[in-house]
Amino acid sequence: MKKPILFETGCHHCNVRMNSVFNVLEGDHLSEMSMHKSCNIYKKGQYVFSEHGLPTGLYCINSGKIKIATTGYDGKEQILRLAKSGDIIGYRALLSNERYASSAITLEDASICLIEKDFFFRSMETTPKLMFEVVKKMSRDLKEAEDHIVSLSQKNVRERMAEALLFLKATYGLEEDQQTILVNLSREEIADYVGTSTESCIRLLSEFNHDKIIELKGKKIKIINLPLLIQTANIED
Amino acid sequence: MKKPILFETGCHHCNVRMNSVFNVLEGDHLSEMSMHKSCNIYKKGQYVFSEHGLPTGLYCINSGKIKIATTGYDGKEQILRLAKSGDIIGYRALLSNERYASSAITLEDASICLIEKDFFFRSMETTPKLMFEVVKKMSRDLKEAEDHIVSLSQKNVRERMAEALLFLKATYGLEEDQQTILVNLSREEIADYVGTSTESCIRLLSEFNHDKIIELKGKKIKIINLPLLIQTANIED
DNA sequence: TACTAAATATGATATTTATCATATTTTAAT
DNA sequence: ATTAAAATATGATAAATATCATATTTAGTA
Repeated sequence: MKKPILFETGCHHCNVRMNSVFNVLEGDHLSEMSMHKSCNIYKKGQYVFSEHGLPTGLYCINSGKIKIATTGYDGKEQILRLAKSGDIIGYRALLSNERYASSAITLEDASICLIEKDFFFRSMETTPKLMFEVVKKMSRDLKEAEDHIVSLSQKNVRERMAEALLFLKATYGLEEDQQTILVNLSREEIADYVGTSTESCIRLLSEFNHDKIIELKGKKIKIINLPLLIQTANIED
Repeated sequence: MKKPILFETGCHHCNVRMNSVFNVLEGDHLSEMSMHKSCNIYKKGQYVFSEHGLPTGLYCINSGKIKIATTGYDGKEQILRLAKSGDIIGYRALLSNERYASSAITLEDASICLIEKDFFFRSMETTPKLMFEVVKKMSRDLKEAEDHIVSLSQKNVRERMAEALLFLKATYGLEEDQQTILVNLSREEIADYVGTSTESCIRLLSEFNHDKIIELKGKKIKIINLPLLIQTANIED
């Protein structure tokens, strides 16, 4: 059932580049970049980088889903962001010259490039467009974080849980055949994103199931009443 | 009792520049900048920019305290950030070429410069150092937002309230004579930052008062047992 | 396949927090 | 200075959520 992992050799031929901040790079610059990056394969559950570690470069996801999480109080994990193919990760610590404040852990087998720190900084300096791309990415992440703050402050757990399912669908999409949410997060991990207890998370999913909003097939979640889910999430506009 | 407002004319003589992202600019560039900025005086409670509006430039605070807030569900205000002298505000929407997602409202009389959009973008392109400064500022704000997410997800209201008082102290400092927290936020506004109801906010401050952690002098808050406040906030390291 | 550990599920209960009600104090305007 | 409005304070109660306990199911492994 495992998907084949593509080994990327040159940035010219990279099939995710145009979906990444590097879409603005051209010709020679790309050849040069190929010399300053390495590509690695990660097994499901592996750390790409760890909290408190020092960044050595910028990670760019070729394939695979990643969670960005930090250790909160009493060691409880907090999922801050989810990343996918084309996303750069670990850029915040790199840009502000700090240690990582969070860890990146693969949710499935993944292939991720590491672009050398020095080369990346030089590229940004010589190619303002690249820097603007990075800035735009950071802007989106900041906006998302602020939306999350409003949600955590003002919505109840039921609403946030519905919102989280919509977020997962928007981020990773649906499985082609089953139409289930295309990410293998445990109930605990969903709880760690929503900001609730594992039991409450399980209970609410069970309630959504009874209410015919979703259908639980094993650990897979299928959205069967999207309008009702949107209504449950209490989303406006 | 009002503080005198300084009218800044030239960026050369700006007394907050070295505390701002513009500390990296020099000579001619500064003279040019003086031609592309305007300085405005705002009364307490005035909007600097509003949610859904289009950015026309970058705001840089000369003096005065500002809250950055967004309208949440059922119109409830959410305070996302607090800004002070030297801080740039409204940069996120400007950089990502979007409408403002939040409003900036003065908490006291303020003096704020507006740097023309085009000039600012040109400056960032010609002076990568300036762009790096902006990136670093955004990094800090993103980090702060993520810390806030962890706090909202994992701490109870009592802990968050203690944390908020420490945050206010760290951000704006203490009144010289009274040693009270140097910002005039109403209980409702504190609640809008902490993510709780106004009543719970009032009740907790009252409890802290009884517990001799703080002292309430009218609407002023004096921290009288800092170690206990830190302990109440449940802060590590 | 059988077995063990982990994950999911659900009930009972305790705790936290919001909401409603109302009193008191402070602030601002006339 | 007086008055009205707003902000703060506090009690009572309801609602939301966490925690603890214990099944049941699922997944991984010998």
